[in-house]
Amino acid sequence: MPVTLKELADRVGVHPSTISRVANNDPSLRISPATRTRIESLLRETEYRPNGAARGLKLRQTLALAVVIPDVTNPLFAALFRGVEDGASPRGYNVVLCNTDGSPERQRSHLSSLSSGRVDGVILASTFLRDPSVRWLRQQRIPHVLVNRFSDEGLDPFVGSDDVMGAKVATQHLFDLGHRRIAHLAGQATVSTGVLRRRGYLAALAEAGIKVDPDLIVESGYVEDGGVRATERLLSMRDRPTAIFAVNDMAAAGAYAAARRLGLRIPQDLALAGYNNIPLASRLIPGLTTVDVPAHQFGIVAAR
Amino acid sequence: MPVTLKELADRVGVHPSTISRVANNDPSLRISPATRTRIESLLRETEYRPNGAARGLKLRQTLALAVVIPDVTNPLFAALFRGVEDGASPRGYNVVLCNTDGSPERQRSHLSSLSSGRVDGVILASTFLRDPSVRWLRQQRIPHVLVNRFSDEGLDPFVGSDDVMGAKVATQHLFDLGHRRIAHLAGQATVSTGVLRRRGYLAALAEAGIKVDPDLIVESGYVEDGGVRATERLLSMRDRPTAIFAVNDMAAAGAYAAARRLGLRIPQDLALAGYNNIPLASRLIPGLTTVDVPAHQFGIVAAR
DNA sequence: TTGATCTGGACAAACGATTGCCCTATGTTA
DNA sequence: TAACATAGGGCAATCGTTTGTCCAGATCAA
Repeated sequence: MPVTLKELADRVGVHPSTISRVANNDPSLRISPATRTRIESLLRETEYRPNGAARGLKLRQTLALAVVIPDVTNPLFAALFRGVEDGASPRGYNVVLCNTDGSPERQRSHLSSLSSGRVDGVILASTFLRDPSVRWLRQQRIPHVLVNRFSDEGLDPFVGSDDVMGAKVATQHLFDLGHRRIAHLAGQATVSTGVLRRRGYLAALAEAGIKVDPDLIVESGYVEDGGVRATERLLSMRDRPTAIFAVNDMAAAGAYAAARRLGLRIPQDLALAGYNNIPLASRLIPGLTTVDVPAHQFGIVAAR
Repeated sequence: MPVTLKELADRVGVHPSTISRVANNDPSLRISPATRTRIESLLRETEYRPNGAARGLKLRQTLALAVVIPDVTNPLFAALFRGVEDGASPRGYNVVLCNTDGSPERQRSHLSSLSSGRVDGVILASTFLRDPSVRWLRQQRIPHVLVNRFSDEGLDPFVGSDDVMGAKVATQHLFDLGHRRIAHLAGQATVSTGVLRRRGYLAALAEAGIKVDPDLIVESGYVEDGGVRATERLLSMRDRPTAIFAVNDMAAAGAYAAARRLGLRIPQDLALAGYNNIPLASRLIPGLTTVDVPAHQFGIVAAR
């Protein structure tokens, strides 16, 4: 059990408040050098740390942040978390991590368990376009930042990048490589990145004068399995695409695995473009083009 | 700002303690059904949540756990974290995540910021064989569980698997494929998994009657970059190995990237075996053999 | 009518740290 | 020597919950 102010005070023979002022370097404290030294050495010797709960109760701040994401298993979010931690740790903050698996209920339940002053703020990267949770955060006046994905009203602080532009550039790149039948593994229509990247894909096709084939747009979601299934569907078409732009690298990895199982060579037989530039994927998938998202920076920025 | 017991009490016209007892379903409370109903509906209406700091102060428990790992960016640890969260969340616990990047100082600093009752327990997966931090946890009487890696004295609760056996099986597998020059990308000698997996590798060689070539054992550490560099060294040898057993899948991924850059085909020209069975790696590296580590289960178990 | 018992809650003391205000003893100045 | 200042800390309220104890009024039995 950790040592308390009172115990230290008894040992030095002063009042607890005096110890507290010394520990916090209160400039309004006038104290004899002798006493100060005694207290300071005792503080060091006992490795005194103020009790977090008591401190939080009095000061109304917990020195904790929460990061809410779909899944740390996705390296994009892992990198994002690292960014937040790197921004928060030096300031003495701890970071609580919550995974929602894309489920609004899990998101809701995590947030409600975080309310009641368990954290000083929330960094949310799992939002949907229309998201009651975000409204709730606003109502509860819980400081929050949206990252990567944003939510409808656009009233909340947001850090992210230009998804339309990124998707457009990636698709154009495939076009420049000579591809004309370019498919899209799409994200859900309920998520901003899904909508915007699809929009970028369509914009690139339009600019290139390619007519959109609706069959070439298949919803894969953001996970490997979805990428595998969507790609299997695409590759079983009579007139299969020669290139695929995936909404993110996880889906692209799924596409890679599915294509290889069919004996296709990447990128000769099927070119792939992804999104996020996650390390493993870009190292392991030959010729994968990917749009870099500085998730780590997002995290640092979001933590302020 | 959240609602407090006192405010609710004023609105119902009872004492705060009564509200508290109703909220906590205190069986020792005798109360008229009418009052109880009024309080309950008010609790629901206001979405009352007891203040975490105050509750923690009084009850001496924070409903928070910490997970300390080298790096979430490594999918093994991401999976481990998910396991912990899945075990802890249903019990109302939040989970703080700390990355150490393999640095004892960062580990130390994280732990000390966690002391002072910020968490009820620590799950530690970044230990070294001789680790002062572990002793410190013991002295501070902070409940803790070691995961995946253990620490010297063996006095601490530990959940993990048989690293010697796993490494031996993986190496034997390469042998059974016909390989005789099998290299090892080794972990640090300061980490239990590094030592044990190397031991398993040596045991397999001994059993197969292969003389150990010290040059074939190169320390790569547990990250991609290390795997790349170590493999480059191995492949530049006059008598290069035909197979590599890597201490984990990240190093194996590095080996894969390095080998491909040199134009080698995997697994024809160079066979790879890894450890941990992380999803992206096993999907993306053709023919990668890997030892499955049920990190998710570890996490659930560690959270009790 | 007098205890005794029961109902339905009220009271207040923690938990540990923070902080505005107050107090006492010793100089200092006029 | 009286008035004042300064040095060096002490006091106590407060943050929001929890819980062991206490209490006033109503009911009941004798």
